Amino acid sequence: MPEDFRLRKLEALRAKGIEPYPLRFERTHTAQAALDRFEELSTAQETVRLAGRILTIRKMGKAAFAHIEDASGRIQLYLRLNILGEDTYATVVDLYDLGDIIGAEGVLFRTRTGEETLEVRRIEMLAKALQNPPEKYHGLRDTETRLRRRYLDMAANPEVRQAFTVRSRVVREVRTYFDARDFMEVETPVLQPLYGGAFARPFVTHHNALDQDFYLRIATELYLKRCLIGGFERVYEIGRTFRNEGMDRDHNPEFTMLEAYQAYADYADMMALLEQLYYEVALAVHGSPEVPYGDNVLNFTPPWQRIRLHEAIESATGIDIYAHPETDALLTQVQAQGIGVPERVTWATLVDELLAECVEPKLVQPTLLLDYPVALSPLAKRREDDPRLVERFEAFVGGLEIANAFSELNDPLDQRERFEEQVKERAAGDEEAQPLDEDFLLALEYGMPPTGGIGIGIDRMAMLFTNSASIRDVILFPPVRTRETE
RNA sequence: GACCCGGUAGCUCAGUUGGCAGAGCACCUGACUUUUAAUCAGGGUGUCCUGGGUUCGAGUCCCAGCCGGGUCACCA
Repeated sequence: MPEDFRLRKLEALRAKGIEPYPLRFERTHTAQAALDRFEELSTAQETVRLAGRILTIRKMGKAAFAHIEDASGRIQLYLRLNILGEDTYATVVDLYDLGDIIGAEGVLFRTRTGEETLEVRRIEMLAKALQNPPEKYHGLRDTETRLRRRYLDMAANPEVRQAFTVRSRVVREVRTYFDARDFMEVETPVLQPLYGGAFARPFVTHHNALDQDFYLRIATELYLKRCLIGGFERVYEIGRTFRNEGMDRDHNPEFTMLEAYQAYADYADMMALLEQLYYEVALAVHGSPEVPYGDNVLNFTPPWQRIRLHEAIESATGIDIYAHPETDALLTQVQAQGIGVPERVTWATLVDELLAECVEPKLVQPTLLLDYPVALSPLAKRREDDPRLVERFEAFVGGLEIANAFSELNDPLDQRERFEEQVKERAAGDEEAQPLDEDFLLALEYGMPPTGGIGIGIDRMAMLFTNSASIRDVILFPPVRTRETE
């Protein structure tokens, strides 16, 4: 419900013949531009037109001060009865409120206390606010309101706007980086007849005209690979991806992922690509490869630490996973260490458990974990020296998984076998196993060049460069449960 | 999904042993022509998250639920 006193003032404005929501107002400067050019503008007594939201107002009888804010910053206004005239001055003092959007014209001067200020000659209402803004000193703290009315969170908390500004610059730098390396940005379907490219449960929707269910993509992988089969050699996509899973500090059901594929490259090339990307983005948005994150300072200077997966597990737990190739033997080892056992026990899930429980939390500085078991990686190519392993790495920093890359499997017959393994896993109760994609296998049979591919989490990248503890801090409008009152 | 914490005025928050619902900001009235969270004098604001229960009496205690956050689990 609108505030009564604001509705009364709205009507009072109209009664005076003032339109509270006029069509336009032309400003000459932003607040920051006016401050930057203060000396020249004030000396020349040049007329300056500014606009913004009223943040504070201090009324002192026949004069008043206010601060307004626009996207560039804040500036003070000085309002005097004998300059504005009785009627206009009374309108401002009586009918303008905190939160209203106004336009003001005047000249710049410096107050007795030294603050650059606009002495207002003309002023007009541009948009009357009917709701009170958050408290001017404490801002908006309530986490629920901050999420449900994120616009208020942005309006009241400048650091929130700052985080999204940084995120935007991160994304721009990422594009610049890939464009400079002759990668072509493409757009592949969000609605897919079959999902794949990751382990996750999908969202399902329905297309009425085709009378067919579609999945919201959980990855862009299989379509980007089709682009390579079609003859493009370097493609990337920055796109929203959807996974029907829980939400926590580093997971949101819809998130932004970059996937890039490069023909005639392998996972070692992807390592260099990732390291250099982070290094250049850090320099561009932060001015340094050293980036504070939580209690740590992360250093993105290449090369990053590289550890083979089984060595990382062995050094963390003493367990040599390849000395225990049987599930039961490995399970015994895991239980002997007092480590939690996953719901579905297979050799692969045990390895993943060791990784998640004992290795990943310790990875603060950027680290690449190399050479995963084939069972965990149905789309990656086997190593020549050990067919139990694939050429795959995942990158970790600050406790976050930030990238996943491999030498892409391009053997159509091996790929079919891997899919068939997945089908067995699914039948055994793994809801996240990937479905067999005949259309993709057909495409592979036409020949895909040897390829390196990588997926990079953009939201987590934004978290790192904004020193955000939660992914929600870098997603503008995270989902919240709908309430009737909202 | 489990556990913990929280939900009181538009906002930020108090509320004692169960005894009239509170403060600051915002708002209203008045004073004030260089203020800075302006100041000074005066004024009231409400589905105490919802629904039950105990009680002479519930913001407070009990039960159930809703919403949010955190931790854990899940996310091979």
